[in-house]
Amino acid sequence: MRSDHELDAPPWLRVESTIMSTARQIRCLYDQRFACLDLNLSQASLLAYVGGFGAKTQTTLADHLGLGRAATGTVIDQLEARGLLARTPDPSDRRVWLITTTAAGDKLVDQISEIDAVVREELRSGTTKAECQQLASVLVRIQDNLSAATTPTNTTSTTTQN
Amino acid sequence: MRSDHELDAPPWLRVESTIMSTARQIRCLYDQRFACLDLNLSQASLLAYVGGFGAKTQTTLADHLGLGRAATGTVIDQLEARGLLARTPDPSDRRVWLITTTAAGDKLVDQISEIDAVVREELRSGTTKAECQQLASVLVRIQDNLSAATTPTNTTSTTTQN
DNA sequence: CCATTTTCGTATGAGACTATACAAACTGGC
DNA sequence: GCCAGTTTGTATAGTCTCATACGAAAATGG
Repeated sequence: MRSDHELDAPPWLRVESTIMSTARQIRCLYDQRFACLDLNLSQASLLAYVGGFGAKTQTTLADHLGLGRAATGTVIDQLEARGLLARTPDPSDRRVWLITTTAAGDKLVDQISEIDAVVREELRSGTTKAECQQLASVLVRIQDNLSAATTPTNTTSTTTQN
Repeated sequence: MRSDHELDAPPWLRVESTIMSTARQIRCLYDQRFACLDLNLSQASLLAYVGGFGAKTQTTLADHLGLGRAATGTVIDQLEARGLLARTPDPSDRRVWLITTTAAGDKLVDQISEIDAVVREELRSGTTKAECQQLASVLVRIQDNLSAATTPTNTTSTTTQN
């Protein structure tokens, strides 16, 4: 099926294109599963992150989610408009909003966690825990190479490029 | 700094988000390296594919590149406008264009291959061949799970046929 | 205390891709 | 030949994200 063409694909982007098409499919699957909550993956991730880690500034959230500050702002806008998140002014820094979940948001966080657990379970069927860990470790090494190879386009934040 | 935050990230999308952020970085790096040819990754992939496999229809290309037909068409538009590809009418089907590389396109294909070889070399530094193969094999297994888990919203054409 | 620099959040424009709808063309049955 | 059904490429609108630029506020350094 779809996953075949990466293998019969040209030498060019073989393993790399496998990673990328896998990522696309993962995003697609999560979007599909979160659709019943009327959320996409970015929204769900952000909501879950805030639910789990509490009040954070938008810039902090952007860094941890691998999103730009602007994109993070619009995601928060959407979730705030639906009453799932709230912006509270930071008493110590008047530029900053502290993002927290509302009661309605907390309920969704639970559902997100459930869905995520199910999806992860499905994806790992047929792979051992050791394989998963090894996968992650090799990926991280590749990421290090990527960071070293990527000219620092600049993302002006401490966590370098995303 | 760098890509640590996927590991200290919440349980939610741990390995999965590592895959996705890796994919994002890969795309970013390739885009950067192909920028000197004034190509992005999609354009380079398509050009290289046509250069290696010769005349193909747009739908065939779309399937093999994991792009929609519409997006494929616009990429071809761009490359055609720069004289790197040519559209030739298919004598046996008047709806269809056969896509071929021009002389100028062939030159670029060589450069793309070189760049790709360099990038792949860089990414794999520090990883053994066995690790790469295992990485790919686990990813493919995950992709199979993904295909099974994704409700067949429809993913471009009859997926099974090559 | 004041000037400069940095950081935060937002607005805007752009790019890449998807989904959908469409006309033209092919296919097959009658 | 004629008519439904399918396929090809294109046009359109919409989504998601980034890069850039900006004002406001804070930090820094005299």
